[in-house]
Amino acid sequence: MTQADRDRLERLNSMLKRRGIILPAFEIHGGAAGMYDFGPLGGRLRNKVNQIWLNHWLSQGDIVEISCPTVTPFSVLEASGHVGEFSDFVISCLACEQASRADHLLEDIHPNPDSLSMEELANEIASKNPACPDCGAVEWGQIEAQNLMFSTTLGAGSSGRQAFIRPETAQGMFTNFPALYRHFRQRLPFGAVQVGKGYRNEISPRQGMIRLREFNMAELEYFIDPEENSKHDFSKWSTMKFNLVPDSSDTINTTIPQALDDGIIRHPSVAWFMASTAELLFHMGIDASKLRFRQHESTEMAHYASDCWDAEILGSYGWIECVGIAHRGCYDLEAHENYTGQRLRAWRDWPEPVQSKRTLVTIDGSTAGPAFRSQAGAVKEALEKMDAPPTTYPFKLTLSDSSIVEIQQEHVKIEDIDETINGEWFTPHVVEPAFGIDRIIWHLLDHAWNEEEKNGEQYSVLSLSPSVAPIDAAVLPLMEKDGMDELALNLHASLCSMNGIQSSHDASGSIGRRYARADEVGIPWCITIDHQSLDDGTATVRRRDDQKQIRCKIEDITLHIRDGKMNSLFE
RNA sequence: GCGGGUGUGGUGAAGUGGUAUCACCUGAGGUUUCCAACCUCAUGUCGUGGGUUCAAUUCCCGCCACCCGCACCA
Repeated sequence: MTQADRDRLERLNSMLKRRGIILPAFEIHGGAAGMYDFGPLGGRLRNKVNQIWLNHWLSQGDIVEISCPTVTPFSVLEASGHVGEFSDFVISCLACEQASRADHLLEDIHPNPDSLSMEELANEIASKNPACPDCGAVEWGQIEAQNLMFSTTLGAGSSGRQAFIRPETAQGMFTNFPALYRHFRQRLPFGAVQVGKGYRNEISPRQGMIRLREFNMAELEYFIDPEENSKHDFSKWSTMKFNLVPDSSDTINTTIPQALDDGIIRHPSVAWFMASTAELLFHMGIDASKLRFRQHESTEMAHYASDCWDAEILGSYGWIECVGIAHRGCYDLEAHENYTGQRLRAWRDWPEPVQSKRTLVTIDGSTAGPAFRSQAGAVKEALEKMDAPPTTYPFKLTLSDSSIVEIQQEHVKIEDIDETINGEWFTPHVVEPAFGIDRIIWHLLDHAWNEEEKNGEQYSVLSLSPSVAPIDAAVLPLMEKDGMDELALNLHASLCSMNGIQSSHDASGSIGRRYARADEVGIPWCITIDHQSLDDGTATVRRRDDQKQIRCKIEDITLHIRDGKMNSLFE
């Protein structure tokens, strides 16, 4: 970063703070690193970005929105792998209160203490009794997981259950898989999204809003059948070229369908989400020339992922990863299924049912039951495990507890079973686009903020897309007399009463100053009420981006603002 | 986490062992009336906690935050 860039960044941050867009959190208490407040303008900006994001995906028709708690029981995040990946286990010496890493205590005792679960560590410490490295005592308290996830307790005191505040929203989509599968009437593909906060206790939050301890995320999990060719319509993007940075070569400039055909993007659903993500980012106001997609190296990719592309946006801090689009395979559903024993699968009908014949060897309960009594269950198990049906009777059968019993023919039932199998249960694969909302908001602001020179003075304009601008229009009475102010206040009130529209009323200072104030926070339209407005119900509209003015009927202005079609007035 | 730098009204700065000055911004009144005009008045500051001192915004120490390296990190 050059000194000029640094200075610009400083001026931008000071504007964001001064105008109530983004401010350091809890500042009157000295602040808290890695946390920001969205102020009176920023709060609305964030909400509009979230809404656009939601509408974009929900409009697909096969994607639904859910919302899950941020406080998440320990087991959920242990199943997902976060406890192992994100945590260290800490245990305190009851004698000297010094906290130690539990796995470090077992270093000389256990070959690989790093791999142990929390319970295993507790058991190992209880049985091996390592001494406290500080005071030598052997009295250990409760083991606790600690580190990048914020730890908390569900319930009070010692009966409380350990939990974390979620490090990502994704797990809620996985734990809700059965409800989602049912909602979509058991038919893939489908997706679920969640917009909300995520928390990571970063060692060192840096770079403004780029690395936060509490952050806004928006994640989509799209569940697909790995054996069915995903059909996606790429026609919208057949000519639009993107900068792609594949794992094995230099940046290429090509279309997404082409990269898919060339095998650079490895899965059609990943490609489709890349294209759709780009469209969404452009709609919000990201500069198209400052977007690229970078493929994860196979070494940096999480072990379960088969392809992962980051959408990176160029801003004051360089290329920053703002969206990750990962093909996660069946990892997550399988992990929760293995941990809980609940079925997290979808059913696939085969094109043709399969007939299968098999021979079932089991006990005849009516004879074997009385004969073997309490051993009957074990006999059944052993019989069913036999490689081939018995041919001679009686014969000796070894049970799982090594005891040997003699089996008569009357104890055995042999059945030939004809089965028709119509399909199978399988674990769906998932493609996950995960958005860092704060990082996107930062880049929207960074790209939109332009410093210009105007009549020898520094002049700054925030050219936010009207789709995200916190304030839709400013109403400016040229003078506060002769009824102009009243007319302006009425217009202001009627604009604010429209769904989703916010206006600002500003009557102080010269008109030029008021335009400047509006430009600085990105208000796209200024409506000026003057003498003529009183006579014929018209007003002037000034367009932020080229300062062009037109005059038209006030009713037309409000209707066009409501419909987001103001530009058409200028044509 | 380590090393370096920085914290003075909303913003940007000046300054001091004896409670702080300036510009812009903001607000009120006047004037003007379509791109930061002008006049008068007003609000508002030494990041935080401790120490030294008769007295600390100033000196010392801790903490917090921000910036820059390094390290760590989906």
